[in-house]
Amino acid sequence: MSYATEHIAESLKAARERKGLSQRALSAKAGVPQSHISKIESGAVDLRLSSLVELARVLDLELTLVPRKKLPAVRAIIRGDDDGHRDVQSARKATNLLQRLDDQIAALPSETLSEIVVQELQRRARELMHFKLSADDLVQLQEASAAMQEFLSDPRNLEAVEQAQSQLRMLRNALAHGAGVSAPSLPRPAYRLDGDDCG
Amino acid sequence: MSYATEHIAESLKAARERKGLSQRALSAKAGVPQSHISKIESGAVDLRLSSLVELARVLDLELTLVPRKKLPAVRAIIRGDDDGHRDVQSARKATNLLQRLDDQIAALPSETLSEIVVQELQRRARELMHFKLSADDLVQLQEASAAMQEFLSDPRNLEAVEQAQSQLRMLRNALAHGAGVSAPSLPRPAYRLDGDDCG
DNA sequence: GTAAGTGATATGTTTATGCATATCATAAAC
DNA sequence: GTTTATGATATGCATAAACATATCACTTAC
Repeated sequence: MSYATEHIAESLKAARERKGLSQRALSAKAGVPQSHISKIESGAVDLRLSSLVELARVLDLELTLVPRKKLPAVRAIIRGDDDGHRDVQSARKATNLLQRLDDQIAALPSETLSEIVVQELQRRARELMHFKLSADDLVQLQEASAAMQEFLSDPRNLEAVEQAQSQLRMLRNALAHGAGVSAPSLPRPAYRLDGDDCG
Repeated sequence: MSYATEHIAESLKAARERKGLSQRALSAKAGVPQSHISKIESGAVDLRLSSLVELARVLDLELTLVPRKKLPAVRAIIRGDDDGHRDVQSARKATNLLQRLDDQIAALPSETLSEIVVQELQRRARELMHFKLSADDLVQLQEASAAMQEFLSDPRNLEAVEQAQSQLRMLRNALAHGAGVSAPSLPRPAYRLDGDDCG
């Protein structure tokens, strides 16, 4: 069984336990036999899509096909670090920093820099807005912003732009490949499943 | 076959065609027989997880279990309205507006409003940061912000807060259930699949 | 014509599924 | 301690359905 499939199986089991359901209880709700749930969770079977969807539905999960490119952003959302009420301080700082960075990029002189470079910078800065940034990540951002400011005050200093550019790229890749750049910072369950509010 | 499963099947077919692959070409890459792909796309079979994952992998898609609560935000990301280079103007405005709204909420007098209400407002405002907002949506936001300001200048005016509150809620629900609040504004494919840049 | 490309259709084999039952743990009763 | 009861997860087995191999029908180009 491949990695991806057993990962799904594990997620199902984790979600079931998080909801405090026994295999039998889940079985009753989803219409899938308990015996089958057992085999699924132990990775003994390559379950069919309908079974998966049914189980997911009962567990308040939705099966979604996510473009690989968007995966980091989606993971950040799922991780659920954006509900406020936790580390609001640094979240605010991150928003401000990224906004400032975006402004700086917009103010870049078009004579000295190619359109491509500017667009890439802009894209990266905006991409980062989707992530929950740790305190360590904020330092990176501050440095990038400082480098950018340096270039703005002296447009001959192309090295500064390159520095900012590489800083943003590194930050993105670190976040994309899991956790923060220096601090692991994952002291919480993967999902939080509580009531919806669509009404 | 349930709605969810055929939706997946449709997504696979769409992704394949978007990549310009024939069933046979996809078959070669994924190791899944062409005949099987045909049946899958026509909804004739309830395919197994391993097949689905293999096909998705080749198509640069990742199968993900998304908590129902996070679905709107994830959909907004997937829809891909956040790559800059398009309607940058209003994106900037939205960011500013939401930031201002967040500030206003933070400044709310704790004597007159319950902690619950404040938290709810905060949560909604931040949630909206995940969406791409149309020009029409921006008007809604401006009104909400204006109402909030009214209350701040006269804390007896509880009605204003309620107005802002309902405005945010409506906006969220409209976005969550697809498209903008007044303008349909979906003149683009569901996904855009081009090269990744992790290196 | 045929040759190369597309997606759909048969046939046999493998395997998930569903039912019944077995095992395992924990606790209560004797 | 042994037994009995209860709630959990695991295991055999029959069968229906996914999957693999080969073939078919249809279009387009040469």
